[in-house]
Amino acid sequence: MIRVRFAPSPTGYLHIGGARTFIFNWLYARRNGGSVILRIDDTDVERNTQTSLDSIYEGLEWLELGWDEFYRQSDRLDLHRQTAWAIFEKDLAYRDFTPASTAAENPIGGWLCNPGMRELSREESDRRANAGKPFVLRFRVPRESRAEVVVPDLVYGTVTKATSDLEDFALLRSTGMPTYHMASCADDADLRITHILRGQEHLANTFKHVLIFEALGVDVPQTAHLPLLMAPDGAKLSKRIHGPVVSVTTYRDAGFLPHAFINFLSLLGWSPKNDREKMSREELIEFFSLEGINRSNATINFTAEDPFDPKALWLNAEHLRALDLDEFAQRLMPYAQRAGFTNATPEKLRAIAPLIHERMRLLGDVSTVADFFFSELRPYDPAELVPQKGDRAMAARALEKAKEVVADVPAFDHQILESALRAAANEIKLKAGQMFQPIRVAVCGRKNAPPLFETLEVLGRDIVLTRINYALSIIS
RNA sequence: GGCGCUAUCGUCUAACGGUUAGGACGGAGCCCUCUCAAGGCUUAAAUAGGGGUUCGAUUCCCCUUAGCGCUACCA
Repeated sequence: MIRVRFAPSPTGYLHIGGARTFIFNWLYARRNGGSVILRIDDTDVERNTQTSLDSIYEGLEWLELGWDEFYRQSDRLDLHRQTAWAIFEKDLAYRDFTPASTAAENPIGGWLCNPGMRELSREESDRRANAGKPFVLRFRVPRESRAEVVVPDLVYGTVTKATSDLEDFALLRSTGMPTYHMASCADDADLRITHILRGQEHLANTFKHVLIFEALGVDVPQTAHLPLLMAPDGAKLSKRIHGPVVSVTTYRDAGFLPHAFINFLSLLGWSPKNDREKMSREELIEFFSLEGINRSNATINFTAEDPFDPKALWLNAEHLRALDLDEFAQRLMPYAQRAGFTNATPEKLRAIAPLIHERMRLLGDVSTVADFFFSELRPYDPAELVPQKGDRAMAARALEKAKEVVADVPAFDHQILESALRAAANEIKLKAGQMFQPIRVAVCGRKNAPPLFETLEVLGRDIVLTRINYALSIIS
């Protein structure tokens, strides 16, 4: 039985790198009939925040993927401590009484342990501990008995590190709190995690983890390290320096579909190797395999002005278009409300849906693509009304004629409107484009808009007439 | 500094020693067309550098360079 875990620490909002790690874990578990465990790694009490925890839930819930089990490390501190002391009892760890400040002053290069502490006799160690001297518990890296530690990584292959390059890392802090390494391994062992998929920044830590698992006498989980997500400036993606553009909620708020976002992220550092780009969640599960994960970091293309990778936008547009009109209209509602379209009803959105669903990359685009369906037109330059190779007089002529047609047409239907308006253009010797552009601008307030006749139909005769009259008033 | 990892178009990637180095996004152009989209077609654009191994290297090995990561009583 495969068991994977996603273990974020609540020290900042959920960013896209974390989301991708979660997605890969989820995909791997679903592909292989395993379980997904969400574990909050909150052993760093100094840096944990509730808002960060909320942000993680918020982001993960939006993805609509779910998980099977949930744990918090702060509920499991006793287990971590017991596990650490079990290692101590096996003499595979020792107390280091060196004050924290001096440890930090170690000269660069080759620090392995604090002199004297590793060799302290058990009696002396116990005596000092009983006397209340603070200490950290350090792992005793077996440099004498073995030359190297090897990690058989499922992505990076066999990686080895000489024990002489591994320092005696801490298991327990002087406060008694477990370190990340201790808590993580104790939990992975206790929760019977079989596969660890995580960011490549942990590859170097894995040597320490192998040592801990071996000291515990448990099977070492298989690891698969993921290439990192980088910012265009070459730096590792960071909430700190890149800001909200890397937050999952930024994507949600802009109007990404969760499965489009998942699709985009899944393509960063992984390939189905069959040239597929747009994939549904089910297809992703079907195609996902560790062999498709590559080893080099992936850069996300974003800028301060343009926070989204063009490919992400394209994928979102693809998924948007793949939605049936009913669902598309439903998904639009929250964004229409946020755009301030107070008169947006489900019915009206459903009527507009076919006119805009090929014209949007983000659900949030509804605010700019469909504004004229809901709001009064903002003042526009009368020059916009003038058609190609025409003048104001021509625009006025087109609008006068259109006004007649719109007022007289027997039914306000796009087909009827189209034939009537085309006939009218013919009648006053205008090309179709010259006839339609003034109308479009009069009705939409701009040159670029959805198909004219369907738009007129949705808007209705009264609004269309009002807007044509307004256009006539500013053109003459 | 030490150790580890990585290196194909601008970006994401494919090519398990033999391809005119493929696809996608984005760019450019054309077509379609009531505008904008969507769609169709065309096009520019890459194997970091140097050595090997081999009949033959994007692919295997070494060096250089570059980037990233780890080097905490953070995770």
